[in-house]
Amino acid sequence: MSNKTVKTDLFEQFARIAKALASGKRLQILEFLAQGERNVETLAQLTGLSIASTSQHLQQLRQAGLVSASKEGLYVFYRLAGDSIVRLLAALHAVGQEHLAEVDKLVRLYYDSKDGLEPVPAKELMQRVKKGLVTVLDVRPAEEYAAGHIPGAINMPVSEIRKRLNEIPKEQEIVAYCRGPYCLMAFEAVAELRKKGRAARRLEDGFPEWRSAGLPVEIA
Amino acid sequence: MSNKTVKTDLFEQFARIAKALASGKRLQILEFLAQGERNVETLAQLTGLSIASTSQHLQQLRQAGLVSASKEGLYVFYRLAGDSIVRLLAALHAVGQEHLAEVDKLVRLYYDSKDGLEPVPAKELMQRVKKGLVTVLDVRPAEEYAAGHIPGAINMPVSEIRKRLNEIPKEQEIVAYCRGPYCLMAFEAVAELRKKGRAARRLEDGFPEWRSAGLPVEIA
DNA sequence: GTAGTATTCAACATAATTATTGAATAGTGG
DNA sequence: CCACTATTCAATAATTATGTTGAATACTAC
Repeated sequence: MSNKTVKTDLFEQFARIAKALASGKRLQILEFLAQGERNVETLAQLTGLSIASTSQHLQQLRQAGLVSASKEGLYVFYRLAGDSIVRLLAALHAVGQEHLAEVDKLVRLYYDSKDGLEPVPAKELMQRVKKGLVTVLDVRPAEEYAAGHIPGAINMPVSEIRKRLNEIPKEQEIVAYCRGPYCLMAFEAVAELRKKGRAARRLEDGFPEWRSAGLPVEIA
Repeated sequence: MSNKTVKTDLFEQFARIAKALASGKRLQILEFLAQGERNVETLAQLTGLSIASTSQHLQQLRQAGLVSASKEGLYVFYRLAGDSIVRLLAALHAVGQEHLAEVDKLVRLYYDSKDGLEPVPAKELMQRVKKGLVTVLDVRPAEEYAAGHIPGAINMPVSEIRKRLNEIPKEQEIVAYCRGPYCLMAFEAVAELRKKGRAARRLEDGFPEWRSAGLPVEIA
């Protein structure tokens, strides 16, 4: 096999991964899986696809190495195949935000309706946490929370906010965070909380940035 | 416009970017553009596509916000639209390396034929640079080199290696690096140098990792 | 075993992508 | 202004992706 052929093949392999990402529906599925593992039926409901379609999309994602599956009881549960996939999605969001005017417009339209949804800078959060002025919400999946989180943060994935709203003090501002500045889950959480009448904003960056800035981290 | 619609639209926008990446040929083009700006004809030659095809691929990349173009004299020069695109490509490579067995096989097959192409760890390079035992080659585009590089490194993009081979001392081992562990340009450089009979390896990580490890950096 | 259920498979129609060819455009250089 | 050239546009044919429906699997629970 010639060098040229091998190199072409290599790019085709990378393209295979990109092809798997090249569908709004599949990106939605990935975003939901980033919040925790899900079975086919649940994903079908969340995305509005038929079950068969959902299954087929999941096959594609699996062949591209992006998700893995395992059967537990009656259900097949799907999950992201690894952390590098979260990073890939974040990189995709970053490019979108930076280079597609439409993305910026849509994000604005959807998330920060009118008034101050400016994100909270890490320093500011730090100070207010010390004074006990805010409730910090970690909306990542439980495993990631367990591996390290902002001290005092409550772990509550977006899907659980509705049920567990009463666990959050009523009269304090809430600051939500997830994995990075382009992780949509924090946006979701803020939107959800605001819909319930709570004062909520999101942390400007995510947990990785918090950690790498040398700020305190709590484990387990 | 309902939230659901906006959110769907948002994912469609991200999918647009992924679609632009979802072709081996376009990834090749991006990889070449990562090495510096190029006109359409050059890219057509490098990829083996017809000029019209190349132009169309470039249109797609441009609509997705991944490349930008400007006319200089007779030629239209294309370049990557920003650093976030480099990071996106790196993330894609990382996922490939981690989750697709085929990628790993191909990389092995193409690059480290037979003997020790093990990468050089940063620490080891550091020591050997101090003793003047190695020639360090920075294969990134000139602009990135100017913004900071490993002390004493020679800047030489892959495309220039053939012409400028005489600038590299003959009897020393060469260590090439670029942007990160998944940046293919360092692999290319090593392959090229070895073809010319030089002893070459690549740095395990890339420059960003070198910098963030607190190792010395030279500017200009 | 049998009934029931979650998931996958297969076949189809529709729609989108790809590369090619040849023509059109726009801008340069004399 | 004219000839020339790099690039883009348009039309085509071949390939590939999408979503639907209904059937096939594989497993659970009784």
